[in-house]
Amino acid sequence: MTLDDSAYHHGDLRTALLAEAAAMIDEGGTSSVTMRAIGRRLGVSRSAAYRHFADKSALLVAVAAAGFGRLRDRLEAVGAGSAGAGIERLRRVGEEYVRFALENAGHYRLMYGKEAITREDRPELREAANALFDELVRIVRTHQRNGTIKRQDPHQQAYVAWGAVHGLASLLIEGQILTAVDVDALIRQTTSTLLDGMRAG
Amino acid sequence: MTLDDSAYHHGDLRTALLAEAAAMIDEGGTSSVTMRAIGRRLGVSRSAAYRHFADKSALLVAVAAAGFGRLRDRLEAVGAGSAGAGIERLRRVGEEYVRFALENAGHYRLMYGKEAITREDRPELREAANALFDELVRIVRTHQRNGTIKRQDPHQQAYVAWGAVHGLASLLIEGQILTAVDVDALIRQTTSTLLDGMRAG
DNA sequence: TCGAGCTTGTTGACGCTGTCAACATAACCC
DNA sequence: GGGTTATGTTGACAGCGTCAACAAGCTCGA
Repeated sequence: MTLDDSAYHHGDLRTALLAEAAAMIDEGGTSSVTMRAIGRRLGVSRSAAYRHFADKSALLVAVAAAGFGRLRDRLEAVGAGSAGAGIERLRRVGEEYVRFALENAGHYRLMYGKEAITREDRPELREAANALFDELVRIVRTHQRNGTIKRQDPHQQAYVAWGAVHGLASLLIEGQILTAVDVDALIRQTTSTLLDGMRAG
Repeated sequence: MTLDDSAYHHGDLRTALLAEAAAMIDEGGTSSVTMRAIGRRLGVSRSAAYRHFADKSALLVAVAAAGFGRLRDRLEAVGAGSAGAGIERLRRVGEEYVRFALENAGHYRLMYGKEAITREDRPELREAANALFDELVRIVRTHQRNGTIKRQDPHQQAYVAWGAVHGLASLLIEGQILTAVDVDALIRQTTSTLLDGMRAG
């Protein structure tokens, strides 16, 4: 048999490592991911991963970058398309952002936390985050054009909006918001306040 | 000599541990704090800290809780006082929040990151965070009364505002915002958008 | 005064971690 | 088919958090 997509010693260990690491992050947080545990779960030795990633940080960076990609895709699905743009669509983008974070809490934490990841510049992660931001800017521009929001520097406006939804998501994930609070209502009020502010003169 | 404030074997090792851990966090981030390194720097053995803190997480929790306390004090200093309340004062509270985060990046990360801290409930940390939130609610209430912002559920309004400044601070600290961006202008636009949204009907 | 008892700090040890060098094996290509 | 490269394994090392056993310092009652 000639090297199909599940060939070689293990059969695309690189992909398996990424998937397993992602699964472990969602199960027990980033701190539960160890090179040895991931090897155990995949039935390979503790250092097999080093043939595919320079170190543990590189593996986590790849997982985080994939997370940025998935988030970008989801926001694009909601926010793209020229027709039907308007305040409600913009709101749905914000809500989708927060929802993604809540559904993928461990992942989201990893994406934004420099703690588990070496501080050296990891271009792969930087690019994935930039691609997400570019999408936000694109959405902002679209809604500036059709008069939904004020015309300001689109980058600044995108940063403000990003900060608002990221902050809410972060507070929710880290358990800073009392459990008695109605989360859906809070998300809604956040997007309302933000959008009101982006429309007002 | 009878036990003055620098007596006993080492002389208030507990306080020294807190100070040293805080210093190390600001120098090299939370990951640079190890029980052994902290002992080395203080000239005590690696496990001396265990007489004062149940484990490493408890030590970090104490440092984080102190951080919440300092942040609360700074916001109170800016936002309190019955006289002179108004939109500009409210804006200054928001700016002070972000400034604190930027000046104490390592600390701030620790305060909000569950990663370095065990997931069990640490009441000390919970209470310190609650005290900060209570202060935010108090400030919101004050400015509702004098008509600066809309009258809504003060808790929800405080959460929205908290999320906005926390999100911006977090993006800045984690390096998600391009270095070319004018940070002061971005902070200003965030508070402007937020406050416009909190006034609009 | 002095010694019992509590508080504080030290040392040895354990199992865990990330990582590297040396080795082994499988697949590919000429 | 043999050499080369890609991939996986094993042994080893230093560093980590933490605990049990031990040592020393301080306080306070008799």
